[in-house]
Amino acid sequence: MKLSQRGEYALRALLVLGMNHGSGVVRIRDIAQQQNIPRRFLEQILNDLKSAGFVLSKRGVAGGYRLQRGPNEISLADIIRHLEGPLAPVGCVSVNYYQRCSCPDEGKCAIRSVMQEVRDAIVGVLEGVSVAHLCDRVRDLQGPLENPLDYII
Amino acid sequence: MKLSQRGEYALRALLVLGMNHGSGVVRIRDIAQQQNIPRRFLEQILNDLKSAGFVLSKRGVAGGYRLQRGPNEISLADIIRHLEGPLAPVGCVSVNYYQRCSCPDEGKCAIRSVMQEVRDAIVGVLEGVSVAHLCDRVRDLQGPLENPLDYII
DNA sequence: TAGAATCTCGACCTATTTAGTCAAGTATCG
DNA sequence: CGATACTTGACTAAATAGGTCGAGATTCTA
Repeated sequence: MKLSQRGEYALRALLVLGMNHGSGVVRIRDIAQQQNIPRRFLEQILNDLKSAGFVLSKRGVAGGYRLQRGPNEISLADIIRHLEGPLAPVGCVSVNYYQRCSCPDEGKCAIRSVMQEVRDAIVGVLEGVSVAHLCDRVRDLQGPLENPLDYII
Repeated sequence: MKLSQRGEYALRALLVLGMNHGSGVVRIRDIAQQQNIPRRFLEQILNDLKSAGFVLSKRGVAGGYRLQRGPNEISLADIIRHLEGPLAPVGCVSVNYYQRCSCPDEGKCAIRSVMQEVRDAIVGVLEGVSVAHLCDRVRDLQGPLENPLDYII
């Protein structure tokens, strides 16, 4: 699992939305400025997150984005799977994006058995962390601040 | 960490060499045929593994490749790091290929702290498995065979 | 010692992915 | 109405992936 720039931006944006959950929508522009993400690129990313059902948008003057589900219902595994595809290092051990490989017998493939362990290790971490957990970590690391937009993400 | 085709070929080739360790060299052609790897591509890969110090070669009629060090001295982490670069999902948590990211304070970055855990999980598995371990797994999975080249890898 | 077998080295190629940019359109608020 | 924001789809440049190829250098063996 390698996190692309796009993926990192998406996580940061979702984390901002998580920190602001319950207080209306946040504008693309604000996220982009605060997180130093190219605005046009972020538009594209948020749009993608919207069609995937992670966020909702509101158009017009007081428009912006917010999380569609509660922050505790969105795991990093879900997000990254949507953005980057398989979490597994090879397709033949991926549960959600399985792809047969060329070896004659998967059950007897030693490399596969190791990659299986790697996959389980990765998934074990990422399934266990939700956006809400991330928000908790932010507050733990930085202490409670007045304005949610002031948090460094 | 995503394993490319090239990386998978390299692992398979090294595993073949591991299974044949102690009994001279193995020709590129044999590995390529047996593992169904494009020969020219495998040449390139083995050459790379040679300059990285994983294998030795012998030229001429009875030429071929063998492992440079003992199979128990080569960890998958070493191999994959050489082939694919960082094991970590993002540069800012990589020990061997560290790269600063754009966030203002790494110590307070929640995403980074999760990615750190992911990295540790991946490295934990891959540091613990050597080529010798892989060979053991092959034998465990397939039972002992006469000819090392008959093992399915 | 010629010739066949084998590795060696670097250049080359094509398709896909990554990281963006941009213009024109649509909805919403005051 | 008009300003503000999201929406949609097309477009682009650079890097990476997955190979291929030709010509050269070694080594064995007859």
